[in-house]
Amino acid sequence: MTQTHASVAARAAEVFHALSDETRIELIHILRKGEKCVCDLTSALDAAQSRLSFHLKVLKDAGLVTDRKQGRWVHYELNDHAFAEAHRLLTGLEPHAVLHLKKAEGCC
Amino acid sequence: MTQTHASVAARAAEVFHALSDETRIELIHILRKGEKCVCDLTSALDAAQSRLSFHLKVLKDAGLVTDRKQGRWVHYELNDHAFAEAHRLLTGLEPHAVLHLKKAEGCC
DNA sequence: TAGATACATCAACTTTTTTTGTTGGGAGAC
DNA sequence: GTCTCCCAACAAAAAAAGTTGATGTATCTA
Repeated sequence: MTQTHASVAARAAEVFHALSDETRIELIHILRKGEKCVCDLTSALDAAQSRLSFHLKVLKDAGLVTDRKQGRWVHYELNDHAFAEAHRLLTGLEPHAVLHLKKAEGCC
Repeated sequence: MTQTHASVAARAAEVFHALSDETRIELIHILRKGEKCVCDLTSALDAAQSRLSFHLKVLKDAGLVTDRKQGRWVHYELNDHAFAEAHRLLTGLEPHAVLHLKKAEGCC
């Protein structure tokens, strides 16, 4: 499976765009503690349900969260893999000099 | 120097927003190889000068690049520190479970 | 069954971001 | 001095993102 440079750039733009809004950052911050249903999130952020539904969809489309339906509730949870991917995408943008430094240090 | 949760969230949103556009990702990709003047970038991306000037300003305002004027030319360069900061901001959003895992592995 | 709850989706609207073409300043060349 | 060249900054237009209130669909409860 080869990844074109363009597709990597598009994926990076998608992931970082999902992380580029304060409301979504807040959502992620709450979800760090573990799975939450939408009702928990709306009460925690004191935000309209349709607004959070929109932001949760952005996060989900980018792969940063997963959802699980249980009865009337939908639970959202952070996706570890996507955060690992985000780190890799970020590393792929770093100056070569930094990467050489990291290799020399035996890091990452 | 204390950083409020809100200010960290705002900074994260700013940095990731700067990384959320494909044109800016392309710019960063070119700059990985080292300092470039705007004219190099416009010819490399075949883009209007005013367009790149806009995107370079976004990157500069977010601290991801620095500029250096020399004669008629302005040279842009990636800022290592900002990329290190971006990694830290990203780590600050990760699920706690992942962090515990990393600590157990002695990583980062 | 009817009613209430949890959530997604939609359309209309507002706000922000991006693009495009133009203008102007500073620096070197002539 | 004038003439280019390199670039930032501006305004207007276009495009995208975000907000709001309303509606629809499951699911649970009484």
